[in-house]
Amino acid sequence: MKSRAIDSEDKAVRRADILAAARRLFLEDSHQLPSVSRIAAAASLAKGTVYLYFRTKEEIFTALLAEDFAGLLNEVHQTFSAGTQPDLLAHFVERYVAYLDARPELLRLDAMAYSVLEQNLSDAQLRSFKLELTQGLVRVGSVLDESLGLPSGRGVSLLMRSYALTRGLWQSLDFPTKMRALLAEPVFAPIRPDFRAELVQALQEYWRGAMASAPTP
Amino acid sequence: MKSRAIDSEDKAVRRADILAAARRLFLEDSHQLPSVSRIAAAASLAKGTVYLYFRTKEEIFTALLAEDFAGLLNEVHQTFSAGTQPDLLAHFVERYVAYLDARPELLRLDAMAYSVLEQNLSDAQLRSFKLELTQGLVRVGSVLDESLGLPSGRGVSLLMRSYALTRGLWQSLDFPTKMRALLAEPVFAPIRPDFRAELVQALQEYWRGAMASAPTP
Amino acid sequence: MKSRAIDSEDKAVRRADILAAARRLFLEDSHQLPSVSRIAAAASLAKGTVYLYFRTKEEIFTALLAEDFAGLLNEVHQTFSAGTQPDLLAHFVERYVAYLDARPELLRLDAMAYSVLEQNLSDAQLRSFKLELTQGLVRVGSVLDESLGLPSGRGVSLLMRSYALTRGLWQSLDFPTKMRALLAEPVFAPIRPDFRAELVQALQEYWRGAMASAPTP
Amino acid sequence: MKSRAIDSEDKAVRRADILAAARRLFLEDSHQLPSVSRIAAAASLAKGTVYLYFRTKEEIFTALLAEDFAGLLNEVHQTFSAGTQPDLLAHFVERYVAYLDARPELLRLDAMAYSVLEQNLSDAQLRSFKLELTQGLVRVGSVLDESLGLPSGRGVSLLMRSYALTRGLWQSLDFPTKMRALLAEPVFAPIRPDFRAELVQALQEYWRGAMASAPTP
DNA sequence: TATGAATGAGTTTTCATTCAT
DNA sequence: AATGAATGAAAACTCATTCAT
Repeated sequence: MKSRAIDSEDKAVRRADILAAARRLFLEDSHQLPSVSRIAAAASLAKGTVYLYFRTKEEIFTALLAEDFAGLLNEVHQTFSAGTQPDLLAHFVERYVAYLDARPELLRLDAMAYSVLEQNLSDAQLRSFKLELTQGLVRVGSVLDESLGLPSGRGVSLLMRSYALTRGLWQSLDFPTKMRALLAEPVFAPIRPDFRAELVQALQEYWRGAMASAPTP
Repeated sequence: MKSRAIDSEDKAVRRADILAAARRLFLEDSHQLPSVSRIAAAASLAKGTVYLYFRTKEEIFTALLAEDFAGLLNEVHQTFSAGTQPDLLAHFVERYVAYLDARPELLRLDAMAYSVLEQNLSDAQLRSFKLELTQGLVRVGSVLDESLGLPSGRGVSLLMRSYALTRGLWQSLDFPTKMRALLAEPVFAPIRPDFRAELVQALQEYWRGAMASAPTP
Repeated sequence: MKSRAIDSEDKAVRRADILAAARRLFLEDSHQLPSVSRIAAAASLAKGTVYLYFRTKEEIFTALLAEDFAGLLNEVHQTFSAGTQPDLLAHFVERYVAYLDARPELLRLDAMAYSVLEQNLSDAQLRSFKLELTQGLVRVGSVLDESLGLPSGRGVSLLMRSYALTRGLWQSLDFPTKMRALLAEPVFAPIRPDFRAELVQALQEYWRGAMASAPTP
Repeated sequence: MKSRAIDSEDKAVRRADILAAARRLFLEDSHQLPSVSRIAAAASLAKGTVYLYFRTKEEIFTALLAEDFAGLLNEVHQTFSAGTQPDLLAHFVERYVAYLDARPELLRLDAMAYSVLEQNLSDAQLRSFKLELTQGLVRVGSVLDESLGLPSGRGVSLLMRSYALTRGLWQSLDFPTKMRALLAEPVFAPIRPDFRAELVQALQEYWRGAMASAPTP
């Protein structure tokens, strides 16, 4: 039995332990969310204890996703608030992609979100998750607006579209190990460019087009 | 007992019936693939009969997805082979979006593909699915190449990126009914623009940037 | 479609074809009775056709078993009716074991008989199978009685007990392939003597004891 | 909900409850292993609970068989270690047969072992089962060796052959209820002597022959 | 006779969640 | 707070058998 987490700091630590365990297990096999049982074991806790910190399994993974999204927004925020640079856009793409590389579970979790995460969350939890996301997005969006001299709200739009492109490409290009071998045949070459390179190019194309257009009303 | 499908035409009809039933049920609740039991009932067949036409549940949904993708590629193909038009791009976007509207299950199924479809398919089935997709993509890609005077292979790339943008936006903007009410609060306005309008704009931006750039090597 | 079996000879041939196919498949994997589907395919017939010759799957395997038993009894019959020999008993054991070797499916089918075969036979079928067996046994038993100068009925008893010993030893000593490797460890040596050698010795011991005893009333 | 089995003693009790329920149901219909569902109900437990104590259905029946075998070996052990008696052999047969009578499921389970039990056990489970059996056999075998002054290893052999005879006879002579009526006709008399009496005689004959023979090398 | 399409009963196992201790 | 024993819903798939053609 783990020592009791009495004060709220200890509790936060325990909560973080559980999240870390879940993240670790998910990275080991991203085909499915690990079972609560395994998460508990990986965190050296009993199953019941996990439920003291999270009401449902889905809450765990929503929390993970929220963390990762917050981090991603934070990267973007820092990029654009770091003062004007000559090649701000290139800089943005670079940090953005680097962050995604460092958090390989982000896009995988996100890919499961539709079919899994929203199944078993209370309205309150869902709202809270979406609220945090929206607020972060709006905050960083307005940083973009300022930094790039865009009309209000344009930054949010650019961010959402950039992320959409990212997620969409990732889902096209990230293959489970088992499929890698299968798609090694030359005939499949057209559908398996490298994700990272592809993302960089696609983002550049998108932003070029977006910045060229008259600001959307 | 349904009348027997003896010749191959009848069989094709029966197969299509099953697919139609599966499509219908999936549209009713897109959070999970309907059980084979329910599909059989919806098609007025016995469970075992479904397994005469599809080896696994996943094969059913892969077939559905393949159909939808083929149709989408076909739309694009027709758009670009219909002779030069002054506003070819706008025309493309219009038909493309119209097709997606007519096939609301396409993007939902696609969103489940990563976590579900690839779980229980044989290598051969997977390969066959991907092969059909790739070949269609390459075929239509080259139509684009010709029609727009692009370097070889560029069309495939444009298609993949356009679809990535589509899928990514959809996953951001299509909310399950239950969530609609929740996100009606003004505070969520920034993350819930209309999918269709958003897609049109994003595609326009992307294509403007893509066509402006020097052809990628 | 196979040509029609009209006269009763053709039918007998077809019936034998089915039995041969079943036997072949069972020998390939003796863990379970092959499905009717596979038997039909192996006999180049449609599933329904098999049911024109056998009412149930179990009837097929009962027929197989009946054939093998009849053959075994025939061997014994010939052994003991071949005139007195100095070492009649040794001769019997030799031919008996040789027959079992030549019909490896006999003891395997027999081992499944309790749990499988009797599940789904009509009373009439069951009776017919047992009757044929009993009559053969009584017939050969009386040959033994005569040949060895035993009291009436003793031959049947000796045969049943000999076969019991055979079947019991076989079930102890015939291991599925998968188990072979497992039991290769020296610690298991005591439970895996060679079946054939073991059978020969055990039969010799049994018969020595049986012939020594005062005839059982 | 049953009261919780917290300490290991309670758990052993619960495990035993499950085994008892399985045994009871199997005796009611020995043609097939009862489903886990029925076992759980018979033990007044939820299905899932059964799986806390046994990993697979087959493990349940293997445990039952192991128990019964261990008990049988124990009987034999006690018989032969109880000091020299004038009619040691008769005494052995009596206790041996009495034990089998008291455990009617033993031989029935054993008859299913070939076709069923080994289907779904891990190698480790299989090995463990066989190991326990072998060790028990060797242990009791050496008691026989000592008690009867036999060459080392001869006891194991006698035990295996005796059990083979037992199992083989039982499979010939134990008829499912349904078949009893069928075989009541006089014509079947030769194949339906009483199992118990037959076993006693056959064992006596076998042992007489075995003890008469020069010790097998 | 031969075919093979259609039927549908039947069962194991997992795992999120609860709650007695 | 922590534990982990107990719960029970849920679903894919096989295959013997039937019967329309």
